[in-house]
Amino acid sequence: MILNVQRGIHEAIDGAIRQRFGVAEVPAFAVEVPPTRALGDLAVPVAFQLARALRKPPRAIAQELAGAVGAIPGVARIVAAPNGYLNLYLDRPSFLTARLRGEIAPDRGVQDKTIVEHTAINPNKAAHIGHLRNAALGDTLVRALQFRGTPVEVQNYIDDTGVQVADVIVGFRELERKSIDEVRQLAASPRFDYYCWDLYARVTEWYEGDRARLAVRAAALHDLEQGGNGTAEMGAAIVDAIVRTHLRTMARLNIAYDLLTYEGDIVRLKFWAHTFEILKAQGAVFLQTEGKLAGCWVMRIDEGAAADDEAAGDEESREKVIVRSNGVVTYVGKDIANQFWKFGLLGRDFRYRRFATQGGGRTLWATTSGESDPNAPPFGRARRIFNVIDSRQMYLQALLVQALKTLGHPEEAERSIHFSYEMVTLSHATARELGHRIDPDSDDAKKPFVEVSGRKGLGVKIDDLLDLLTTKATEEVARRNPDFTPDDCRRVGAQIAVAAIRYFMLKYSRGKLIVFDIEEALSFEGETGPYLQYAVVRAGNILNKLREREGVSEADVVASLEKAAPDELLEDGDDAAHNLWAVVFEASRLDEVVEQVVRSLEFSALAKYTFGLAQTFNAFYHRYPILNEERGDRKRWRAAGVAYVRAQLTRALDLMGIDVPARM
RNA sequence: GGGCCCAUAGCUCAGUUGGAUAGAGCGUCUGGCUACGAACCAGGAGGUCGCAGGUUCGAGUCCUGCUGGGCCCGCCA
Repeated sequence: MILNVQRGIHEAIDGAIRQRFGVAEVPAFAVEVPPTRALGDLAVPVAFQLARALRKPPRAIAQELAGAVGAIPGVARIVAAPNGYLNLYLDRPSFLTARLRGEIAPDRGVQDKTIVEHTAINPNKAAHIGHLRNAALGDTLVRALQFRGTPVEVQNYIDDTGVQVADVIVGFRELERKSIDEVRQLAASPRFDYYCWDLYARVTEWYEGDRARLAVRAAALHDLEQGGNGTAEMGAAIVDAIVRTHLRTMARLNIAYDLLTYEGDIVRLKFWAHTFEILKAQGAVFLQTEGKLAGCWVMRIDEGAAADDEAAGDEESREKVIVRSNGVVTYVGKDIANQFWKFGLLGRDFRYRRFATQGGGRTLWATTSGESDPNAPPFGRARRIFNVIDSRQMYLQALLVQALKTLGHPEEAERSIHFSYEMVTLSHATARELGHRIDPDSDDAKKPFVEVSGRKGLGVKIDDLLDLLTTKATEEVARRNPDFTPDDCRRVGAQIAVAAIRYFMLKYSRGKLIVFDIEEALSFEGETGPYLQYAVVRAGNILNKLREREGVSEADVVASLEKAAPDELLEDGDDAAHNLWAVVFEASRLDEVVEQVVRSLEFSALAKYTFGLAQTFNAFYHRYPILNEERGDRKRWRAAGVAYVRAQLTRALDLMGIDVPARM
C-alpha cells in the first residue's frame, strides 16, 4: 500500500515550495512512479511546472527543493535529477516489514452511501455474454468501492412487466398452448432459461410471419402491466423462475446482490403516479395537444442533453414521450421514479421480502407490493449512484440526469453516474459455430462482427461458456494433479473457468467494443486469469514448502526480519536485491491502482496491473532461488517478499472476483 | 442532420490528472524442465502511434479540421 507514502511526499514538497519560493498557489502536481527503480521509487515533476513562474530552469528548482524538503517518513533520500525531476528513494526494509505486519491499512475513500445497479437482465431468457460484461464490470466496481471502505448497496433491476416477458407469455400460450400449471411445472426445471431462450426466438419468428400477431403481444403487455389476471400470473411465474436461474449463473461467477428492484412494484406502489404528480407540478412534463404526439405527456429535452451543460440559445429541442397517449407510462418514466427513490427523493419506500440466501450467508432481498418484512434493512437513500448500462443507453441516462436537474436536485444529478461501456458482439467464426448463417452478399457479412441478439436467439450463453471452460480446466487439473479426487478437479476447474472469463471481460477498456471469439476466450495461457492464479499458487507452494521442509511459517519469516541483515533489499545491493525490491514495490501499488480505477471506471487498468505484477513475480522466482538460497538473511527477505506479493496478488484477484485455488 | 465511442507491431489490445528509452499477449524464430510443478521463463524479428495543423520546455495522451469504422437520437426497453 503506497498511497500513504505518496500523500506524505506531496505534503512535504508542497510545504517546501511555499517556504522556499514563497509561492502561495502551488500548482496541482503529481507523485508518479518512474520507469525504473534505478531512477527512484517515486518522482515529482513539479519543477517543470514552476519554471515559468519562478523564471528558473527546472534543474535549479529541483536542486533547491531537494535541499529544502527535509526528512519525509519512509523516504531514504531525495535526488534532483539533471533533467529537473525530483526522484525519491524509499527506505526499503522498513517499507516491506511495515506492510507485512499489517501496519499500513488502505486509505479510506468516500464514505457516502453508494448504490451500484448492474446486471438488470430481462427475465425472459438465459443470460448471455453481453450481460456478462455488465455484471463483471458492475461487480468489480462494487468490490473496488468496498476495498476503499465505501458502503455499497448492490441492486439488480428486474423488468418484470416489459415486452420481453410478454413475448414469452405469448409463446407459451399461442405456440405451445400451455396452461399456467404447465408453465409452472416447466419453470421448475433447471434449464428453464434455456427453454425460454428458444421460445423467445420462435415467438419473434411467429410475429414476423404475420405482423397482425403483434396485437396479441400488445394485449399481453397490457394485461401484464395491469395485473390481477391470468397473464400477470403466468408472467410472475416465469419471471421468478428466470430470475433464479440468472442468480445461479451469477453465483457461479461470484457475483451477488443486496436487492432486486421489481419494476412491477414501482407501478403497484404508485411510485410512478407520485413521480408523475411531481413532474407535472414542476412543469417538467406537459400534455402535448398538437402534432403526432398529441395526447402524450412529454418532457422537453435540450438537444445535447448528453453534453455537460445546456448549450443555451439552441433552439433545437425534442420531446420525449413519458406517458403514451393510451395512458401507459414508458420505461423512462419508471426509471425516473426509480432514480428518485434511490436518492430518497420520492418520499416513499418499497416493501421488502427475503428472496434468497446467497454465498456466505448473504441475504438477498427483493421489493414487494405485499407485506413488508419488519427485519428488512434500510435500502435506498444513497448519496451516489452508479448505473452500469452499455453505451447505447446513454441518451436515456442523460434524461435521468436532466429530470433531476429540472426538479431542483443538481447535486443528485451530479452524482448520478452512468457507468457506460461498449457492447459485446460475436466474431464471425463464433457466430458460425453457433449455427448462424449470414448471406455472404449482405451488409451484415461486411461488418467486422455479428451483433448478439436475444430476439434472434443468437448469442453465447454464460452457462454454456462456463461449462466449456470448466470442462477444459478440469481435464487440465486432473492431468497435472493425479492425486486429486474428481471433486477436487471439478472444484478447481470451476475456479479457473471463472478466472478466465472474468479476466477476459475486464482486460479490455470499457470504450472498446469486444468482438467475442470463443477460441480466444478459452485460452489459459499468456494474459489470462489462470496465468494470474498460477502465479499465486506458485508463491503459495514456495511458502508451503518452507513450512513443510523447515517448519518456518509465514509469521516466522516476518518475525525473523528484525534480526536479518537487510542487504538483500538495499539500494546498493546486487541485481537480485534490485529485482526483489522491484516486485515488492510494484505489489504495494494496489491501493493506488484501485484509486485510479474508481476515478476513471477503467477496470482494464486493474487487470493489466495485476497481470504485470504476476509477470514480474514469475520472472523473479524463476531467476532467484528462495528455498535453495543458502545465505539465511537473503532467504528470509526473499521469502518475505514472496509472502507480500502473494497477499497483494490475492487481494487484486479478489477485487476481480477471482478465487485462488490451493493447487491447480 | 446531431451526440457518443473507436483507430498504436502481422492479429488482439495496454499506454487516463501531458513527462524520462512507445509496451503486453497471441503468432513467428531461438533457447531453457534431474522441480521452488513449463498454465512458466530468457532472447530475436516486428511500429510514419489513421491524416493535417495547433498549444506546450515536453504530445500516443490536450485543441481544431479531416478520413475510415461502430453505436444512439421510437407512443421499444
